[in-house]
Amino acid sequence: MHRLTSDVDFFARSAVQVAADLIGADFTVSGVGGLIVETEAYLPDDAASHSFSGTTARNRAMFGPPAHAYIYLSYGLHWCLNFVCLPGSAVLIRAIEPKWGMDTMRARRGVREARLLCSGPGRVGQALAISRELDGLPLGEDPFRLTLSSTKPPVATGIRVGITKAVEQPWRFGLAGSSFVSRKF
DNA sequence: CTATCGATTGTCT
DNA sequence: GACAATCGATAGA
Repeated sequence: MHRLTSDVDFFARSAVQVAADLIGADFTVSGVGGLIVETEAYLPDDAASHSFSGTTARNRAMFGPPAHAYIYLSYGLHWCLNFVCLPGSAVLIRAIEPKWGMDTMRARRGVREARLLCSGPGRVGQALAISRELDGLPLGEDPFRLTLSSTKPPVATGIRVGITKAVEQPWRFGLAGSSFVSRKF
């Protein structure tokens, strides 16, 4: 198995495969973060994907090189983080089990309970201070740090959350039994 | 516990 | 001008 997930080889694959393999990885932004426990895959020919209708100013990073960040503003107020895979595909980071910099997360989020810090893509964005400035940056360099799990964790699968098109695709993945996911599987 | 609704603004038609 | 890969508050069972 790979050691560093920032390797282009790891991300230059199907976003579905990458999304499953990211479960259990340790991810931080400027030292704040934890274990990735929930992801979703978005593909080029996927009606629910931002890349479905080709390149635009917003989704530019999705068509750039693999192993870079794609960041967008959701509903006018939530910054969401993706990892770019093959061109036009990406993995949305939906939930993290907080591990590093939890007091910083609490201050940013305005809540104390650990399970409310990063259980949802908007919450992850706020807890890790994700913003437009990080859009398109390489995952292998500061402020990002990503380390894959050395063991293979039990992965749960389900349909994606919060979309209105291609709703039946089973491209949501989670750490089985985790209480830090955004919703039960 | 579930259901509903308002917030808020970038993006695309 | 419509809509969105969400969240938090609130009301009710």
